[in-house]
Amino acid sequence: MSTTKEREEEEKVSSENVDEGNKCEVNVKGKGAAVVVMDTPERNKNQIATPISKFEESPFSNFLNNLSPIKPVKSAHFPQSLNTLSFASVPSVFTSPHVSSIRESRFLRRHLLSDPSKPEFASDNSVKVDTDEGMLDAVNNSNKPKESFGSEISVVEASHECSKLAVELARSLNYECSDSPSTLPTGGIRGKSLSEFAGSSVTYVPLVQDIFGKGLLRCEVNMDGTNEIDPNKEPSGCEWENMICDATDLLIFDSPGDPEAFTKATGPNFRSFGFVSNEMQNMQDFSQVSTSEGGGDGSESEKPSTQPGDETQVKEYAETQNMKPDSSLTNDGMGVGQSEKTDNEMVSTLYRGMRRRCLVFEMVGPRRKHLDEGSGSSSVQETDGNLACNEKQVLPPKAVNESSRCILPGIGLHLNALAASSKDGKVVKHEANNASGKQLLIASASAVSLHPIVTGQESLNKSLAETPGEGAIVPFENSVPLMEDVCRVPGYVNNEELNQTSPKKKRRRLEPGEGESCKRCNCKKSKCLKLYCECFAAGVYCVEPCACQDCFNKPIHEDTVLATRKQIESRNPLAFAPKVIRSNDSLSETGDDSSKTPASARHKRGCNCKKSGCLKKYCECYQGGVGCSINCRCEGCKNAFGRKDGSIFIGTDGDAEEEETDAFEKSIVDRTSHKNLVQSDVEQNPDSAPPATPLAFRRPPMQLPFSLKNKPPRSSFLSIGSSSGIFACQGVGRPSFFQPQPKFEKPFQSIQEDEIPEILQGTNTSPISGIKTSSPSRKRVSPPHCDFANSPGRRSSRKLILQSIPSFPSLTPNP
DNA sequence: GAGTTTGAAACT
DNA sequence: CAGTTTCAAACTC
Repeated sequence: MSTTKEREEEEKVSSENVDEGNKCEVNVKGKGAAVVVMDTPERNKNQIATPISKFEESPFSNFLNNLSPIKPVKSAHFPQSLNTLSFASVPSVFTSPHVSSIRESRFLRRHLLSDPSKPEFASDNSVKVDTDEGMLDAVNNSNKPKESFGSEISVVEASHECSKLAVELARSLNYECSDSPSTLPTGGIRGKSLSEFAGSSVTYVPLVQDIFGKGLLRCEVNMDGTNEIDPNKEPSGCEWENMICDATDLLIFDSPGDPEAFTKATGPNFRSFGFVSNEMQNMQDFSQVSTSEGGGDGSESEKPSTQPGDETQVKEYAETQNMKPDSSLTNDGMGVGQSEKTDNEMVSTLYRGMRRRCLVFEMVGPRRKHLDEGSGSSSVQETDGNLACNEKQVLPPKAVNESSRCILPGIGLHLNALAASSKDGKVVKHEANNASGKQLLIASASAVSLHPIVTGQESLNKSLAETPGEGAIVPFENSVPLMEDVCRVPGYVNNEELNQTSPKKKRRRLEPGEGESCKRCNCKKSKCLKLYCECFAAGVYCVEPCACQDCFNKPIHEDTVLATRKQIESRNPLAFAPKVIRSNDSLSETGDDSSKTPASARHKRGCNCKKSGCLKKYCECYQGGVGCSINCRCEGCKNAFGRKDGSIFIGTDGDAEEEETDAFEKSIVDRTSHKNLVQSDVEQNPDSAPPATPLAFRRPPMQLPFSLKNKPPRSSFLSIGSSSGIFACQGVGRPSFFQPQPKFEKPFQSIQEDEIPEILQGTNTSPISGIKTSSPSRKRVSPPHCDFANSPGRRSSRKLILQSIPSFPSLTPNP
C-alpha cells in the first residue's frame, strides 16, 4: 500500500485513538510506514474498543501495541506530574496565584491535555501532541521513528528533554535545590531520565514545551551538554531554570529572527547583572557541552559580535566579559559564534532568549541610570558603591548599577538574586562566581519554584535559606518584594552584607529612582515587624533607604523577624502572599478557563475603600494596577482598572471618568516626567513586554495610575520572575509605562499579563499570548499600536480598554 | 516638611 | 464577624 495512503489512514485512526485516549500520533505515524493497512477508522475504533484477534494481527494492532506501552508510561508520568504538582503546591503556604502565572497555568492545561485519556488531547493541535509524543518517545525510546514528523518531532523531543531537564531542575529547586546529581547529570537524560524527569517535574514541562513550540527547540543539545557538564546539580538546576526562563523569555519576545535584538539584549544583560553573567556562564557551559557533543557550539550568547546589530553593545558586552572573570567570559571566548549547527542554533536561541531578557534589563538599566544621574549623583554613588561596581567597571555606566537594581526586581526571584547582586556589585559578582550556584539557584528557584510551583513562601524560604547560607529566612512570599528589595531580602546574605557593609547603613533618602527599585519603609512604631511595614510585608529586610525607627526587620534580628512572620502567617496564611493575583494564576489554580478575564489580575482580598473611590493609591487594587472585584467591599468604586461591579469604567460617570482620567493622566505625567524611572520599573516588570522585540504597540499601563514618583513600585515585578522568568523577559519590552507594583506581586503576572493586553489582544492569542506575555505593555489599553501616552485620545483608548474588559471575576484567593 | 486623609492591619 | 484602634502610606498644603 502506498505509504502515504496508509499513513493517512493511520493518522485517522490514530486521531481516533487519540480521542479515545490513545495518543502518540507520532509513534503511530512513525510506525505508520511499517504498519500496514488500517481498516476504516471505525473498524479501528471497534478494534480498539474490543480487540479482535484479527485486529491484533493487523498492523493496526501492532500500532496499538506500540501505543500501549506508551500509555503506561504516560499514565505513570501523569500521575507523577500530578503528584508533583500537588507536592509543589502543598509546601507553599499559599499557592501563589501569581506565581504560577502563565507557566503554571499552561502547565496544568497542557498537562491535562497531554493526558491521553482525554479527548481534548486529540483535539489539541499537533504541536501539543507532538510534544507529548516527544515526551513519550523520549521516555520510551528516543529512537522511535520520528521520521514522519521530521524535524518537528525531533524538535519536540528536544523540547521535551529540555523541559524535562527544566523540570528536574525545578524539582531539584523545589527540593531546595538539593544537589541531586540526577538533575543535570544524567547525560542520558533523554532516555530514562526523561521519564523520571517528566514524572517529577511535569509541571514545568508545559512551559518548556510552549517555549519550544514557539521555536525554541534546541534545548537538547544544551541540555545534554549541561548534563554532562554540570556535575553540580544545583547549579545546573539553576541553570536550567534560567534556561527555562530564558526560553520563556524567548518565547515571549522571541524573535529568533532578530539577532540584533538578541545581541542587544545579551550584551546588556551581561553587563548589567552579574547574575546575568552567571546565567550566561551556565549557558555557555551548556553551549560548551553541546559543543563537545555536537561540535562546537556557538556561543553566540557570548558574543554577539556575531550579530552585526549592536556593535556598541557588543563592545560593552565584550568589556563586561573582560571585566568579569567569570566563566561566562571564558565561555564567551569559547563560543564564538558558530552556532550554525542546529544545536548551536538552539543554544544560540536560548542565549538569545537570555539576551533578550538581558536587554530588557539593560535597557532599563541605562535609562534608569540616566535618571539617577539626573537626579543626583548620590543615587549613583550609592549604586556605584554598592552595585555598580561590581562588575562595575565592566558595566558601562549605563547599564549596570541601577538598572540592575531596579530592574532585577522585575524578574522576580531571579531578580532577587540579581537584585542582590546588582545591589552590590560585589556581592553579586561574588556570589555569582563563588556561589553562582547559589545565586542561580536562588534566582532560579525563585523564579521557577516559587512562582510556578510552590509559590509558597515556604518553598522560597527553604530554597533561600538553603541557598544562601546565611540564612536566611527569607520570606519571600511575594515575588515582588523579593524583586524589589532583592538586596534586602531577608535571608539573603548578600543583602545583609550589603547593608552592613554599606557605611551608610542608614537610609539615605531614596532618590526617585531608587525608591522605585527598592522598597523603603518609614515605620516608627511597628518596628517593621508588622504588615504595616512594606518591607516586612514584602518579605525583605529593611535597608538603608528605609527611614524606619527601631527597626527589627534586619538580619540581625532574623529570629525575631521569622517568629513574627510565622505568627502573622499563622493568623493569616496569606498575609505575605501577593496581594494581587493574576487571573491566569487563579485560572491555573482554579482551573477555570472561563475565569480568565481580560483583567488578568485581581486583588486577593479586595479593597475596602470608601472615600478614595478606588482611584488613589490608598486603594490596594488601584495601587496594584488591577480592577476591583467582587471581593472588594469598596464604596463608589471608580477603579480605572476595573470596577467592582464588573463594569468597565467607561465614561459614563462624568465625574468618575474624569477623575480616573485625571488620575491616569496624572500618573502618566508623572511617568513621563519620570520616564527613566518608569523604565526602570518596566524593567522590573518583566511582564509582558518583550524586551527585545519592540512591539509596535504597547499596552497602556495597567498601573498607569500610579505615579512612579510616588512610589516606585517595587521592583519586584519580576518575578516573577518568575516567575517569572518569563515575565522578566517580557518586562523588558514593556514600555516605561509599566508601573511597578509596589505591593503586589503581580510583578509578573499581573503586570505582565496585563489585563489590557489580553483584552487588547483580545482573544487573539498570539502565539506568545499563550505565554501570557503578551501584551507588551501593560499600560493602558490603548489599542495596539497606539501610543497611549501621547495620544490625545487616551481616554478613548482607555475607554476601549475598559469596555473590553469583562467584569472581573472574583479573585480567588488562593486557598 | 508638616499635617491631613485614607484604608489596611491589628486588636478587641 | 463586626467594631475600634493603630499604623504608615498617600496625599495635600
